[in-house]
Amino acid sequence: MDPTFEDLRQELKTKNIGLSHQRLKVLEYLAQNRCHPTVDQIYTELQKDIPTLSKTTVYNTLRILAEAGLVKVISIEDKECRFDIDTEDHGHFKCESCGTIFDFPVDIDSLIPEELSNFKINDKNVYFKGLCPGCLSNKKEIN
Amino acid sequence: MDPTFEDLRQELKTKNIGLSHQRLKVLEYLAQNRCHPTVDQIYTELQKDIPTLSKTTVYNTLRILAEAGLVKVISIEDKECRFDIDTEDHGHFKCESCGTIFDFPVDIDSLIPEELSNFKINDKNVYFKGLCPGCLSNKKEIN
DNA sequence: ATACAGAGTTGTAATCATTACAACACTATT
DNA sequence: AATAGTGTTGTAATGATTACAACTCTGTAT
Repeated sequence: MDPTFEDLRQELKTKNIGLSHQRLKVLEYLAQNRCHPTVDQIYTELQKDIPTLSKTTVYNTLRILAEAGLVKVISIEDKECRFDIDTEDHGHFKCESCGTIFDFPVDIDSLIPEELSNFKINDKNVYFKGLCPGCLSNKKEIN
Repeated sequence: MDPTFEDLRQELKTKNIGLSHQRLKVLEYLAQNRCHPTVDQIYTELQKDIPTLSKTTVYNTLRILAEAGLVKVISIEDKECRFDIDTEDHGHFKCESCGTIFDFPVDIDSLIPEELSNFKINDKNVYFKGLCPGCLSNKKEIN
């Protein structure tokens, strides 16, 4: 179900986005690290392969990929954005203790109320925050 | 249904939050301007009444109110936060053309999937983006 | 080959919301 | 009147993001 790296490569071509080395690497990283990384994580990791990589390039690439609909921007964090290569509708849960972001299934379309029938909806996000099971059990041990 | 300014004043007392002039003014502004204002909007408007007002005070007050659960932080914007005195569950739709944020009803609890039964959910947000009816009809006229 | 154009990359500087922090003001109590 | 505690203020720092101009790379036409 998840798109392979080759699928993504093809989709870049279809959308007339140049297949530069840097862009492919960003895409590859997102395809292989589905942990909703930040720009800084992507940059730091890819720098090991591409020592001359600029953070601006990472920003540029992510903007292009987001505009093309190949990645989804997650702004559940207050400060920095995160990026998700899974563009299917699903919810995100952020643990306020460990910071991990969990995916969960959501039938978002069933949510859309009558009131929005005259609106054009381009982007749908469901963000929850709280404590994940791991952090919950840690807390119990302490108390 | 919506809490009056007096209700809010009472709730501050209950939660042992000092009833300073500045805090009451921020609360009053939020109660009367349910347009999801930014910090800057609140600050600029209240400055007319309180010329010595500091933006830090607005930030401090909003943080205290948010921690007390009296206001909800909306981070649908990429850059600046917005604040909502309506803490009941509801969705937010942001028009990408005019920037207006619309409220809409959502039965968020019906969304919670089995997968999250072991999570403690403290905060639930549903954010949509797209075009509002007004901006849609404007576009049609142009084309 | 060489020159050229267009696309992509890089690094630095600016932007801007938010936070940190220290000094000041205000209130109530003794 | 002194003091303690709470709240406010202004300035400086922080940090993610963007703007921008110079540079590189690739392919094409001369």
